[in-house]
Amino acid sequence: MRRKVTLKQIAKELDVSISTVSKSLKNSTEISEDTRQKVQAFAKLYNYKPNNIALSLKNKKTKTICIIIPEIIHHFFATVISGVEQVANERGYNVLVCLSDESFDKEVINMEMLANGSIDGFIMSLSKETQQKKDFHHIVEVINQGMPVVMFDRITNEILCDKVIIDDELAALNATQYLIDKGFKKIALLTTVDYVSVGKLRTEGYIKTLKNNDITVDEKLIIKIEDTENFEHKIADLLTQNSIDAVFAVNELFAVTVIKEANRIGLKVPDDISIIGFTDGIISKYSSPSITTVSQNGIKMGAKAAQMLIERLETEEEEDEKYRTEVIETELVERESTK
Amino acid sequence: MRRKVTLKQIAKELDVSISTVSKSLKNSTEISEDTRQKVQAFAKLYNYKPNNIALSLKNKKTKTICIIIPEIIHHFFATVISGVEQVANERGYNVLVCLSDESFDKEVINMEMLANGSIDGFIMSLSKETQQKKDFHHIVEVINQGMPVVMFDRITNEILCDKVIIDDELAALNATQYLIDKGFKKIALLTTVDYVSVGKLRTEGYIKTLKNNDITVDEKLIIKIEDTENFEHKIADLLTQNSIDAVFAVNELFAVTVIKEANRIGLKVPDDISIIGFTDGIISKYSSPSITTVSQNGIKMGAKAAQMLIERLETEEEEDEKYRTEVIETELVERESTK
DNA sequence: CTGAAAGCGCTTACAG
DNA sequence: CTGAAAGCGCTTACAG
Repeated sequence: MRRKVTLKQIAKELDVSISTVSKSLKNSTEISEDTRQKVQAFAKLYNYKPNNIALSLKNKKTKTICIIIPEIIHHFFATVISGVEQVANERGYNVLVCLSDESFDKEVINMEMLANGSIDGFIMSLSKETQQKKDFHHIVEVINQGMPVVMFDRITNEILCDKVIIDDELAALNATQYLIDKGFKKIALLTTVDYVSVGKLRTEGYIKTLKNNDITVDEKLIIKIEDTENFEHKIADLLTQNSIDAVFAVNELFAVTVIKEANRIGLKVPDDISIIGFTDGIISKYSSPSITTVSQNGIKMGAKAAQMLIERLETEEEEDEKYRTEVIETELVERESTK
Repeated sequence: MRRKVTLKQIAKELDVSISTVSKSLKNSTEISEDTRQKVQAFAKLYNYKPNNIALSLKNKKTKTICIIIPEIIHHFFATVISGVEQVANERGYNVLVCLSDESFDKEVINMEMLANGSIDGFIMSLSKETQQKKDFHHIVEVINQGMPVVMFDRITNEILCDKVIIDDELAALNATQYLIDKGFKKIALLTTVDYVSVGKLRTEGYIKTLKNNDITVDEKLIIKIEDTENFEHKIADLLTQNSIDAVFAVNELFAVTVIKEANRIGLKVPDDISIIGFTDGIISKYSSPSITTVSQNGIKMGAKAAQMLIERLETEEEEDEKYRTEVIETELVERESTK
């Protein structure tokens, strides 16, 4: 077992100073060709690599960014990580992944722990609990310390920082309009409880569209789901007690569950009922029938967020630079669950 | 914007030495009650938190572990990350996630970059390309430097280190036997190319089981798939040209594709054909029909791997301690795709 | 051309 | 009880 070699050891071995070794390895012209060669050869032989931690301490930057997400099991978030990784690696950054598990406390602990020099900046999507409490002090604090934060997807307007979102309302509007254009009148909505920012916006898009088309909004057709609960029966009730034409679901889990429940009670998708989901994940793609859905390009969102963060890290800190909110385009991916 | 406060600043402000501040904050009895109080109050007021990087440099440990996986989009790997996070966080470690994208070069770069002090140890699953090349020098090197590595799932016997696996052959054997016990005779296998270690083992389990039951192995019923290719037509051919009773697929993507292709050519699952998959992911769960599958508990694998790594990091480095290979139990989850 | 010194932010053995 | 010094591994302005 050969431990890592340091400048000090090389210096000792070669009987020169640490400074000389350091400069030689950087190929500084300050040092004689001869010495440089000697040092470099030796360093190569011993496979010298500078200690990153020492560099971080010296440079006051770690070349590491952290992404905090509520859940990794949600395919969308996994997708975002992938996008972040891509551009981070390209630009020489490492990515630390933290899961808040939808918990406010875990989110706070993670941020406080890492804000002490471990990383250069955050990319984050709020946990549900944080959205519910509306307590963002931990984020404000980090930003006040001069550490940049980029929020994506589940954001809040109460924090000033860079953001990457989709236009949730517009996307919902387009999806709903699509169903209306197909001639459907009784369109149900499966959505989250209102404190989830993106769920609320999608709900608003749905309602607006009905109104735009002079369709009365029927509260019985709007089901708000806490996704910790068992919601199968709610969907079954919805399907049996109303003669619904179509369902718009704000995530793919809800959408696929509609298919399952419809199958169970003998309704055929899309013959008897059409379904549109949200998030173009693997469930939507591989379900039978596959699900028409609003694509929410996680890779693109992650890549954009990383790019914004790194740019902020690498430009001179001119405070005058305004925060930006980037809106990523969505599109409706037509598949088998609508007709 | 309030920058982070350091010991030095507190010392200056309070007109004491840095040592005194440091000791006071650690509540050392070496320091007078009075001074301690004063320093602690001041530190609290200014929200002092020690700089992690400085601590890392001093302690020669970063309290960060890195997990290198081939892909995050595979639900199984996302699941493993989740397991690693859980135990790592419990024990005060952060988790750096690196994606090799199935590329040998990316795997090497990631490891070399991080082995220089940035992290304390690795948890990894080999990229396909690495398995194909059988070049493990980067891993050997890291281990020789005294940095512990725990491999999981896609491992190699050429490296001596701690490992977490499932018994792929046994799991495949059980799945195949299950189909035979149902009375099926013509059982096809959808598997990966042989250089993928787990795929090969599962193939072996299948073949052994047929032989155990005196069923002739028909090479036409064994389809080896490079998963970069379009394999739908291969499956369609398999289904149309042979009157198959059942299919055993070594991952859930292959399994769900069988359902789709079967549907397309008018075969009903499970009435006309039964299917067993591998990896208990969301596709298997939400597919219609849902897929009977070999569960491969990613959370447990991740948790175990993290636990082994941290134990090795925290026990005195007695080299005599032997490397262990932990085998995680699998089970067959019966669902709708078999009958 | 080479090296001693200071510094990044911390800890701790040692001296007073 | 307090503080100066050395050290973790590096860089760089400065002196010689």
